[in-house]
Amino acid sequence: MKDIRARLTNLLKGGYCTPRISELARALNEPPATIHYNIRQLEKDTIVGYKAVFDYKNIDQGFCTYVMIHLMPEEYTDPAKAAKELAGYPQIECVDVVTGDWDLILRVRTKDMDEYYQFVKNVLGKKRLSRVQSVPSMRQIKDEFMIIKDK
Amino acid sequence: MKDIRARLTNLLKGGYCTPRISELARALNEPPATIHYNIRQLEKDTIVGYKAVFDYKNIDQGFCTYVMIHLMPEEYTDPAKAAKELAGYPQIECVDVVTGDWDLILRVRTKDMDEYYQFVKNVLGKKRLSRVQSVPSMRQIKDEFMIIKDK
DNA sequence: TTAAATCTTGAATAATATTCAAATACGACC
DNA sequence: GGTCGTATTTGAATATTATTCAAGATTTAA
Repeated sequence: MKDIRARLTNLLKGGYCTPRISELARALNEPPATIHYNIRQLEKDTIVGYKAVFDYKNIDQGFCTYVMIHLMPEEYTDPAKAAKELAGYPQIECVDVVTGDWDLILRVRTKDMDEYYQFVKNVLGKKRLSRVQSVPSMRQIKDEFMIIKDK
Repeated sequence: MKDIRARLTNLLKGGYCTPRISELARALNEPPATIHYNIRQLEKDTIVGYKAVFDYKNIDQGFCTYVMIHLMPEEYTDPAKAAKELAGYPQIECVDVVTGDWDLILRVRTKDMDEYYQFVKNVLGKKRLSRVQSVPSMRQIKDEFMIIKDK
């Protein structure tokens, strides 16, 4: 047993997938070469990538938290800079720059609250943030445009 | 010109993609047959599907808004019910039930602010919500675990 | 109207997924 | 530890699919 599954899910989270050209060709009733050409064009500016969508409870990322962030005044002139730093962390699903009550909104996925605590301590705690408010999701109803079936 | 691109993006939003087995095999240094077997196992309970991730600006969904919702007191006993109703709308990417300052958090995608206004008026305006606060994303840095390259 | 750029397509080729059967590893039970 | 049933790994054969390319069609810009 080499535990290939865990290594696979890691890669599939952010890539290592590809469109099914022949199936698209069948669905749209166009030749595969045409589909191929058009997908390559889309990939230049419209398609960011291809990925697997998971039942995140099964891959130790079932705990989802919205994080509202207030930057320090000196960071505030370039919120995208702080945002890009955060974007590198694998626990972080989304990073948006907003305005109003907060400067950034994150969506973070961890295994459970304990792991989220470690994330706050080790990642957010070391950034120059003036205030952080965590709003854990008690229940996910829809995610990535896909309705979560409850069990 | 058959406008194949628009039809392609529609299909790729929720499927018509597949893992790249040989590339996974190379990355993990395992035989393709092993990767194939393990992916089939994952698909039974862990992998929900495969999809393309877009630069949503290019497919008329570039305007992303976080929506914080306060339910009416009489709805509050079953927030998941209201959440499920909302989940049906195609503009809504995520629906989470939370607690604290708000009852629900949505993530909504429209073409622009005008279309978002229509959404607020026609969808949210017709639900029994005691308060709604919209927080538009000024800039998306990371989405669906994928870093958006800026231009 | 014309020329350049973009798009479509069939057919050949290259690459990849899939299947399958044998070998191995693992888990549960005594 | 020993045994049996189940799950996993794997190489090799086969089936399917992606990719390339060049020619023709269509669109665009002036």
